[in-house]
Amino acid sequence: MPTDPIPRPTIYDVAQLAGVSKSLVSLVLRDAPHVSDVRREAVLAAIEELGYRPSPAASALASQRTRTVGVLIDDFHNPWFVELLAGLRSILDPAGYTASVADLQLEAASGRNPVDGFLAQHVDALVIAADPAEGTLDGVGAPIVVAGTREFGAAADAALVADVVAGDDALGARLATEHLIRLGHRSIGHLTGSSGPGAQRRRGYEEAMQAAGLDPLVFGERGGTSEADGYAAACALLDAHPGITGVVAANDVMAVGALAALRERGLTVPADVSVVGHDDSPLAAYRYLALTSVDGHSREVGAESARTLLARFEDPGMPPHRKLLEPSLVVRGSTAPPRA
Amino acid sequence: MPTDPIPRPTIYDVAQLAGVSKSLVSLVLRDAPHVSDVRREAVLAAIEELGYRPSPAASALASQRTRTVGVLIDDFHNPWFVELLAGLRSILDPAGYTASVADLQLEAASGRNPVDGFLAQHVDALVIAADPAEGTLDGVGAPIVVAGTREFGAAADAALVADVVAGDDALGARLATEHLIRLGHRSIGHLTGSSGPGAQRRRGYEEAMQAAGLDPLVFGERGGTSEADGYAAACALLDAHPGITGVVAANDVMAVGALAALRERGLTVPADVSVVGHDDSPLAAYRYLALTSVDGHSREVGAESARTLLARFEDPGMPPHRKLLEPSLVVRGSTAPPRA
DNA sequence: TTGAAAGCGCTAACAC
DNA sequence: GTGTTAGCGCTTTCAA
Repeated sequence: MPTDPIPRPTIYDVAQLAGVSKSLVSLVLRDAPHVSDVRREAVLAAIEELGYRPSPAASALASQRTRTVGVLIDDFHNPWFVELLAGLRSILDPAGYTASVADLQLEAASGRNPVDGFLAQHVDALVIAADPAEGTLDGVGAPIVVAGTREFGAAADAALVADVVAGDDALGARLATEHLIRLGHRSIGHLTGSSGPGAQRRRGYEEAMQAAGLDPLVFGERGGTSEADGYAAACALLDAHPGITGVVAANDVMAVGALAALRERGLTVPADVSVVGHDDSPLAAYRYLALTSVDGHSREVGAESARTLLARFEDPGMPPHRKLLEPSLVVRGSTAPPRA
Repeated sequence: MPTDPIPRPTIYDVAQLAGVSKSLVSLVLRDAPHVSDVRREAVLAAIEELGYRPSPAASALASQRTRTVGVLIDDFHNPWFVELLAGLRSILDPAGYTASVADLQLEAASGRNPVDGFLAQHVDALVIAADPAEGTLDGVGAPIVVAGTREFGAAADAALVADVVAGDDALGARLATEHLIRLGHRSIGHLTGSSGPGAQRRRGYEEAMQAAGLDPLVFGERGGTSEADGYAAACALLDAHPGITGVVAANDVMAVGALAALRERGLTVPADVSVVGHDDSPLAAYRYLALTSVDGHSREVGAESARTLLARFEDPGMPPHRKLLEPSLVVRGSTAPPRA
């Protein structure tokens, strides 16, 4: 027969030991301003002595808020989210908020709507770092911040009231493309995929090419953004334009897919062809790959998203906040001037 | 001035609309056995009509359990956890449990003990898929299942009562090593790192080598298990034993680090040297890397962990459950017979 | 600055 | 089978 667990001390036990009322303990916990130092000390000591932990359930029930924010990630396989999350938490934690993280792919696989899941959890706000299905964000009663460049159905987009914090993906792709142009490349292809950031990155690439008087060559428009998609798009690009000397990929994994396509054709990186990725993921930093990549500063995107949320909690009527962070290019070994 | 949100319907509203009592609604929600179909239908209809969502906070408070299990992951950068999580959720979701996921690295960075965090959340159980700091698991009042091979302080280990579900890491490394031996390799090095699985994998490698009458060559014992660590260990190995023709790495990222070290020395994979990874991560499947790797079936580890937990909820007195799943080898392009 | 008291929405005996 | 009745542990007016 299993021993019954010792019941956890409640706020009531703390109050009794400290010789004060429940309400006073509650005030100390939320470190309210008007509490005398003597009483505060006494309460803190009692909490310590009892090993008291407040019950989030009771607190949520009484206060009607969970102090939890739902974070919707696109795909746990793409480690882009790790920095985003670190940034979010660096602000949320000290403010007493908890991040509840879900992965869109995983949720979709289990056949449920992740936003609904968060709503069922009664989160106080949502951070969306994924392209959600059309309409899923309508009528959410909680503040929403969209982190990263995202694509919504046109209708939803108009109706959606949300704050937006993102890296400037178009600018990032422009930086990547201009880097190749500056190195002397003229024949540069782009590997894209259908996603919110993908569309912006493609635009940046196209702008840079046009500004330099070069023809944009875009492949993979109908595909996804995985390594396999990058490989497929690169194959199509190379078959159509074998003379290419530069490739700008919509992200790092696609760039790795391109690497395989190039090697299969006997082309060397960067001697024959230069390759640029996007996201500056850990992948790009691996010595074996050494990808030049665009850093979108996702940690700062996360932190700024959290700050925006806290500001909106303070003032729900605040006008929509939109912020684009400036990306930077990280040059590694996958780019070089074209062969003379 | 912001509009006040419409108050969410409560169980009471549902009861009223359905013309039954609160308790009956509660019974329907937990689909209890003895409810007449008529009433059940009425309640379900009312729930639907009102768009009612039960309040987890109220439910947790009243029932004294959160129906949440805390999942401690080692490092979000290592996508090993994605499959583990998918497996866990495939069982937990239908049973009405929620997984709350934390990353040991991230928590450590914010200076807090993740297990404490889970305890503060009042989770009903813990799944540990990381090497927790010594002593952190002592005196946890909730069921624990350790997923994967883990290392605990010796003292804690003795006291710790937990169920264990893991891939057989030693066997996996043995499979990898035997694969190289069978291909004809005689001079095979191992790249290890300090971690729970690392120690087991090293053991498997050593056993296979000894069984074949070969000398084990282990490097990286004092290091970590990242790409950089794999690179460093491989450099040490190659400097000490330039004639090596096979490398067994403790995981896939370390194998990628080794790839860089080999290339720097002008060695080709697999023509000059064969490389085997471990975990069969997405990395291993990238065409550009095409790593032969050991699949530890982490999805099944997750599912079995969840099943174990549910069983223990049913019967807390159940004897400790220990299960090792048999790994399998996935052969790709990074291994081949040694040059004649 | 502190205490008393009324719930928050739900579960779980227990009675009918 | 179904309803009644206490709370679960905390927050939050409102008085004192």
